[in-house]
Amino acid sequence: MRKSELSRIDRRLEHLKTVAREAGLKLTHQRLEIFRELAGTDAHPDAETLFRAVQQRMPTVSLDTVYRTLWMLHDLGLVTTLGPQRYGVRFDANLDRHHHFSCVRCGLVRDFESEELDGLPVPDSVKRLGSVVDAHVEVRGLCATCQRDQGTPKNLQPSGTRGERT
Amino acid sequence: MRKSELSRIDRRLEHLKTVAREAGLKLTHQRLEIFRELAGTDAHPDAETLFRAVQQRMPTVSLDTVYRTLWMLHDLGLVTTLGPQRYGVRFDANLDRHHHFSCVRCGLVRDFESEELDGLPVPDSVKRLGSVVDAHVEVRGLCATCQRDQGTPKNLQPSGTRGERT
DNA sequence: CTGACTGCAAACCCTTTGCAGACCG
DNA sequence: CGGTCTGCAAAGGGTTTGCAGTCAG
Repeated sequence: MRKSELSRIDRRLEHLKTVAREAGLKLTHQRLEIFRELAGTDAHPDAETLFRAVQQRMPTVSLDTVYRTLWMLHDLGLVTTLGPQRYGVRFDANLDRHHHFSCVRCGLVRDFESEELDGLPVPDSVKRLGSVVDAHVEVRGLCATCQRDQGTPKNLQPSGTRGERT
Repeated sequence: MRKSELSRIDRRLEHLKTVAREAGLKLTHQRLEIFRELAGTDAHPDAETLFRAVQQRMPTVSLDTVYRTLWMLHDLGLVTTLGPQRYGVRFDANLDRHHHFSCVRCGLVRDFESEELDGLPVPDSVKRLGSVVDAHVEVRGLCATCQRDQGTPKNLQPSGTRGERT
């Protein structure tokens, strides 16, 4: 791991400590280790992968704690998820070039077209990772319905609220 | 549903028939209904949502058939999935602006940065859907490792191959 | 010290699979 | 008609939850 990586992790850890303190949450060893592990990779692990990594240094952690910590970090805004989260794979029969809007609160997804966004320039650094099949834009935001519902406290919504169906 | 929608669905159905015939697959009522339903929406339903919709017109379908049909369509290249598929939610502690490369075969995901791709112009049509939190590029492709492994027939890989961990 | 947090184990839910009967081509 | 496909039911695997003991603040 390079030096710049290290400082990046430290910076994120500081951020965690600040935010956690403000929210009155305890910084247990488990939480710190889980966050340190996640902050140190760009492989976007799932819960189980992260669990196995943390387990190396902390053989007593449990998978449940990893789940709980991840969603806690998510509620604090320190962590995001990839794709329209939760509730399995979602399918798309639209083979035309298009882009996606998805609501971070309820999981709604809608297509949109934009000539301006077609044919995005893919950097050479990416081409070194592999061959490119397609490139599209993912816009995340709050859909109109969820904007209206924002009376609900934004942290610690009932957990069922994470990722409804469309 | 508008007229243009209808013809779009018909066009996709024709495509399905052609491809299925070439592959020697049978076009059962269930498969046609499932595909028709999926081709007629841009809500990107998951399997269960699709199941409930098809069930209205065809009360005897089973959820298993929906799953099997979706993956079949996927193998035929008639359907794509959203996000780095399968195996639950994946997490990201990188709050800096960045973009994603993800391998359609093994599910590997890597971050990349690109000033050129930051600050993408979000069309007004999207702003009407809701408020925008962020916009980034998703590049899909084959990672270097999977490119090497392409000796394996690309259709009907062992189903475990759909979406490994990183 | 005390309430928040963890580990354990059981519950839950979504997804896949084996099998016998149904149906497309 | 034959092989594929479907529906059923059960298994499988990931995620969540209730509870009693533990630990950070």
